[in-house]
Amino acid sequence: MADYLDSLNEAQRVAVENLKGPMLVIAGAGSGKTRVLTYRIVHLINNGVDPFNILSLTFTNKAAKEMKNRIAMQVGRSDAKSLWMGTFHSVFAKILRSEGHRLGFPQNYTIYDAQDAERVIRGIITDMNLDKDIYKPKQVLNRISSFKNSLITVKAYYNNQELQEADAAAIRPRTGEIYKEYVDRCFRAGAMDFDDLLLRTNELLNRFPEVLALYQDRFRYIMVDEYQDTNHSQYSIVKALAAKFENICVVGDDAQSIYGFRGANVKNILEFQKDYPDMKMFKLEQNYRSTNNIVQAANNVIANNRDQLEKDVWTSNNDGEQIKVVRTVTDSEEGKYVATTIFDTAMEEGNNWSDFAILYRTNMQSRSLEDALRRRDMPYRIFGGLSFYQRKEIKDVLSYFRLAINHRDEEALRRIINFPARGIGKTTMDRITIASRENTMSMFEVILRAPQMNLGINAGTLRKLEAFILMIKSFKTQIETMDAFQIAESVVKSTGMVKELQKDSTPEGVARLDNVQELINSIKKFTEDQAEQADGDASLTTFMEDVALLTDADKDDNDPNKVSLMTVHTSKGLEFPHVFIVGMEEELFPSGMSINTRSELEEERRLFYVAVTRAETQAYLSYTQSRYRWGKVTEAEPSRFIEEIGDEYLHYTTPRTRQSRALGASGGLVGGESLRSTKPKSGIAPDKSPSRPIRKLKPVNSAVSGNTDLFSTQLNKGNIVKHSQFGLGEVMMVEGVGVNQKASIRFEKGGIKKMLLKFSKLEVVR
DNA sequence: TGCACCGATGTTTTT
DNA sequence: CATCGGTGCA
Repeated sequence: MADYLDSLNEAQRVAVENLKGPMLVIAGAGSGKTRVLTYRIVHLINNGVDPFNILSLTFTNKAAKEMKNRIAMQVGRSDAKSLWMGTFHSVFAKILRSEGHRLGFPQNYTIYDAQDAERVIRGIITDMNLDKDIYKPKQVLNRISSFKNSLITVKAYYNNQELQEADAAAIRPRTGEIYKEYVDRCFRAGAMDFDDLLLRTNELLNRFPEVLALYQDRFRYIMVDEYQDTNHSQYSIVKALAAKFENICVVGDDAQSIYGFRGANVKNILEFQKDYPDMKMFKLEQNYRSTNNIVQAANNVIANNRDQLEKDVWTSNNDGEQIKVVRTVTDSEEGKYVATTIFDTAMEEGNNWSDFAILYRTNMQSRSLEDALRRRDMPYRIFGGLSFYQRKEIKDVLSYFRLAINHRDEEALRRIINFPARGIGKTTMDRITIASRENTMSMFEVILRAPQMNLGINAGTLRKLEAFILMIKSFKTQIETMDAFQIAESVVKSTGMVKELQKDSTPEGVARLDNVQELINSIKKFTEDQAEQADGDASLTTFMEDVALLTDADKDDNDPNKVSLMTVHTSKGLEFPHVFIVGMEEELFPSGMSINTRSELEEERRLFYVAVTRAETQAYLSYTQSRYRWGKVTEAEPSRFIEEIGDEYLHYTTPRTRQSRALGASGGLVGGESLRSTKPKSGIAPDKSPSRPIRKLKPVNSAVSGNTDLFSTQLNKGNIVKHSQFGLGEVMMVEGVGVNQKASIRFEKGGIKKMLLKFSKLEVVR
């Protein structure tokens, strides 16, 4: 029956079987944490716990979805359905939908994203006549965010002399006023920002004991993943909810705490025992993910940190290869190196593109990598970055939806009231804004009553305003009767947005229109998906809620076979056979902003630890001597983290250069005379032939190669071939021509692989 | 009121 | 370099 228990190691099994009471699971990287979480829930259910009483907080919605599916396979779909699983933000956003009215928020409140929030702040600073160079909107917002994450309300702020003095010392004595006005404006707009979703939940649970009791009783078993990355606000919610039954299981790894900058507090995990003196601690220390070299290298790095729990991560996996370290001259060469290496490895070993990940510290670094991948026609996918939903045209469309759902949504209104242009300009908006402030009314309401209010708006403009109001109201009516897709189409057409975009025939303009089309398609897909589900809800409101709380890792792709590009932060929880960590330079990784204090530097180091431990079989580190930054070339030094790994786990190598460019500008590196020239491998490496010196020129695009004929038609369906690694295989299919010719081959070991014939080392047997 | 151009300004990391 | 906001002109 409980066969899943047999699939666990001792440490994992004990943790899974501990069903009651407070417990802390310290889970080293790659130690099967997700398995433990999943099976523990299964085990709870199998032991008679009603899934309805289980709350599981994960780091991404995708993780929740996957876990739910795995649980469903064990306990059945209907039981799995009543589990409550998701990120903190999405779970409590839902609760606030039904309970938020107690705090004065409409049921259809808007969730402001970072951009919206910043615009509100900017507006306040302007209205208060403050100097934007002193009160930088982003900084002010960060400050307010940190207040909220520490549960410091406006009132608490004014009761706290220290905070006020700190702001005064930073020449921003009016921070409190801005904070207050910001909270007021959000409230008037019926909007919450990300931090509010947690702060307001706290408020809800504190002020309304009956609500607290209700959810305490409902969530009798609580599990929190990535507990090391919870902030005080989240901690406080969990603590309140668990207070009655104390069946709380938190899982995490202090060595992987990487969100200190947004208020995460490692102390939550380090001091769990203080809150629950009779808690049980479980340690998962065996790593199943990575080679021994990778595990040891990571251990070496993290040993440089002072603040950490005692832990010994080990593995019984093979040593594997050393971590490859590569220096290039420029960032574009770094990109080229990475692309080339991925390409060659994929072709030689028959990997999927999705076996490769490229990790970087900052989003801007994706550029040179994208260029290099695109040039070789390699499929890739970027996680995060400027997300699709942040693009201007998409936000514009979404703003119409938002305003239709919640008329009070001020940021949405500001965005679209004059887009497409309908003759409502700055003067009018200023008048409306002032009236809204003076009468504590939403802007929408002011516009509604404008004819009676004597705002000095002329008759023509009044008519335009009225037309606008009518349009939004008609959308509202449609929302009640139509599904998301129908309204979306109707909105995009009747607002004239499509026409507006069609006017622009530049490539960017066309791309924008495509994006809108893609948005509509995704809404269509959403509608269809919901229709398939028995309890589906295809309303626009539901769609919008999903969109607002999407995490970077959430979006799925119809073609998953792509190289993954993402920041190290986004990579948390993921794993890949081959991982490239690029930009290993001082001031970049570790970030220049974080090298001044010990605690910040330690967070950078943990971040690097996370990066390295994503790799299953091979990790690569690369750095360049110069890099484009702000349109200027800057010199760079190798990251201190490389040294911290220790030479025994490293293999310094030089990029396989292709023929240097016509100008021969590639500095002194060609030929591989780097300062630390390639070191001999220490004897342990179990590798047969050290990295094959394949020097064949790779075609940059298919137009180049002159020896096309050499490679075509040598292989036919039905041929039996031999591969150095996979052994004998049968050719299933041949496609493409010339250098692009590929074959699908079913090998006796390794299954079916698709490989480019040009690069695969195949011997035709018959 | 609307549009076009110009200059300043900024890059950690994200729900 | 790329975006954004502000300014100045029609």
